[in-house]
Amino acid sequence: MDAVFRALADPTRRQLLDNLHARNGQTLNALCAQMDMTRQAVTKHLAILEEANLVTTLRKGREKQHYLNPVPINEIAERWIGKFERHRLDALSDLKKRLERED
Amino acid sequence: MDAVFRALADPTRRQLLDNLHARNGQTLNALCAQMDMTRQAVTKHLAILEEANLVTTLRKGREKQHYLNPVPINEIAERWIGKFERHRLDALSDLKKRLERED
DNA sequence: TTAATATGCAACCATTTGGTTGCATGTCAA
DNA sequence: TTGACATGCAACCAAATGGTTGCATATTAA
Repeated sequence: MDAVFRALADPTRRQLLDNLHARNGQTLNALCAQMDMTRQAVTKHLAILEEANLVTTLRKGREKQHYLNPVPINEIAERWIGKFERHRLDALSDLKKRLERED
Repeated sequence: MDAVFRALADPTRRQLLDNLHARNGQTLNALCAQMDMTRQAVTKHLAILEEANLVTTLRKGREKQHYLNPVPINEIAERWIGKFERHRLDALSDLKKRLERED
């Protein structure tokens, strides 16, 4: 899970996920065309996304297709974020009460 | 939003959020007691969490209380993660179809 | 008032990160 | 088969990151 959070931390990598979300299965070169940096830099970002299991690749001849894997993101949403979300209103009202008590 | 993602990327900072989730309003020293690093390091992490608006502080005499603010996490869950989650099954079945077509 | 406590600020350091350039390899098409 | 195209690998570099130590400041309590 750590790898997923770290992968999501970089705006370039989030943009790559956005690009794949817009059109799945894009080749490395296709993704590079939309990024203002060298192909090698994009390759590194994609490797990090792949390591975090956020992107799956499929070698097709001399091309490499990239597919978005939304499962880890979903897991984060459910396992980690959900736990804060659940108590959201409680925490807010608690904070409000504390602040008012202290004026 | 970038600040929130970057803040969440570090495991120490996620642990700090967990600690605050377990007991809200903890002082800096209380949080330090649970972290295996110097107070100054913890201070830096808390500053990053505060900058991302994930933690709100309240000066109380010579102490500083820290409160969890779950709103930004909730926004991420709704605005960014939701968009992938929504198409989760679609994307998976699409990937499956492509893979099968290519055997 | 003075000592202990709680926090703030700044310089410094090692490692990681995000990017580059240069070259190698593998595959398609003429 | 040969040239063009798509990707892989490695060395290198600047900047950001995560941590440290040392000292300063502010508040509480004896």
